[in-house]
Amino acid sequence: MSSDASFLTPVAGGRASQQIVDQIVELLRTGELKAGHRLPSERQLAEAFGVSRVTVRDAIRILQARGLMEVKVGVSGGAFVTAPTADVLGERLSDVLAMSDISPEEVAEARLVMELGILDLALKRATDDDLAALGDICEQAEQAMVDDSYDPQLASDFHARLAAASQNWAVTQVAESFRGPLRMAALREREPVDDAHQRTVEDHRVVLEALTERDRDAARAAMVRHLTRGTSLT
Amino acid sequence: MSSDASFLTPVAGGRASQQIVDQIVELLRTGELKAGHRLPSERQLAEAFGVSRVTVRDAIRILQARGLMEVKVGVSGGAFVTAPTADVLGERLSDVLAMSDISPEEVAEARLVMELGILDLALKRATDDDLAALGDICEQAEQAMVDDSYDPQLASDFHARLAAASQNWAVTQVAESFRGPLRMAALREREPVDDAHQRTVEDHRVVLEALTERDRDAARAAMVRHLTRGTSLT
DNA sequence: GACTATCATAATGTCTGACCATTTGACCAT
DNA sequence: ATGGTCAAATGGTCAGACATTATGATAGTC
Repeated sequence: MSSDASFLTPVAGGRASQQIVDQIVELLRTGELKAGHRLPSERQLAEAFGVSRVTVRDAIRILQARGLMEVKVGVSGGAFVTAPTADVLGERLSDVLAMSDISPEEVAEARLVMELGILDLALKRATDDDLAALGDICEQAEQAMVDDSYDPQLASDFHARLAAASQNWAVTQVAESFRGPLRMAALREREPVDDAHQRTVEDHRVVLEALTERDRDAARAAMVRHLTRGTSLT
Repeated sequence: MSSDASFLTPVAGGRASQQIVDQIVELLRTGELKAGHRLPSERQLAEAFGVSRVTVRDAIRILQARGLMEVKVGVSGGAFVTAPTADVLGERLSDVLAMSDISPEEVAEARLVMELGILDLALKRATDDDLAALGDICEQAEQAMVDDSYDPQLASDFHARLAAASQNWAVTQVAESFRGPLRMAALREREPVDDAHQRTVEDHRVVLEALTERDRDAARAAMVRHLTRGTSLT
């Protein structure tokens, strides 16, 4: 680090809290700690690691920020292992996008890239179950439209289910992580679209039909049309 | 906070440290705090917020984990604002992938999706400068091969420059964030490829040529061939 | 007996004040 | 000039205490 003393102590002493984080992450990676497990109390950990409670708390804070832990207070509380979800990815993505003067159009386009990729995979792999589930969602949405009880969540569900049809969880998680930042970006150009929901429902149905017939060009075209509504995406 | 402050913030927030995080993030979002700025010292912040130093430290720890702050010790040290980069995204992505039994194939495929999307955008938008820069990188790599001084970094550079040619920073950042997790996934199936570098260099050249001629099909085919080397990606 | 209110308990959350470690720059001696 | 020493500012850590919260047991009441 300083000169060339790489022969000894590559440095065993960064921050103590960071070392604790590394140790715990290692336990998570090897599977010795799994989601749902509960860590010992802060005081016990402090004694076990030979540090003070503050140091342990620092470490737990970091793990919490990484989405690897969840802390509950009260008796039978403590630090619980949680499997990191796409949510934290979305939050970090939001940070990067929000602090970087990236335009909403760029974000929308990035999402379009992912959705088209998902569509390609889904065209190859969607099972009958996938198609049936997507059909259910479309039907629910259509029914809700006539009931005037439409919930935008249904639109999210459609895309989430479509991502699942790609049979690739990595892709699904990444796509999922776009939802938060996009919602936020959408809030900034609040277009008072009247029948946006109606068109969304129709678009989804068109995409699904093209997907069912394995018509790649039609499906892609429909998805592009669908996702370029409302934003000035050329 | 404790004595008379029941008229304000009835029970407003959960943790005090989280409220501080929120306040600072708000300053970052509005641009009142920008990269490079330095926060007051922990002691000053503690006094300003009316909390203890430990609480301030908790907050800074969280901001640090989110990639929004960088902490240096010593006089003229402190918490410095940093623009979050794709690096933290990649780290969180690594977490999600590592703790979730996602196969390397899935990650590779997810990356393929991004790269193909980038390619599509680059086909539409790559400028002469972009093509020239990519040409430079290819040439450097080719030269390095005969010198036997090839640096794998050149491969990363190629893809990074290609992403930049998409003229979309959001896409670029996301693609960038895949590099770390992928390198890690690649380590696990260490194939002792002899001429892998040689083929990489050749592949890049083919992609670039197809891109230059705006030959979408050829470019995509070359990219698929290039990225499906070594992994059992059907 | 069933339901409600209260209290004990155990855990995290926070505070206080101190000391340690590291870095920077100024000051001083050679 | 060069090098060493030292003081100041800052984050890192420590120790002990009190505050807050949620759970469960217990006592009291209908």
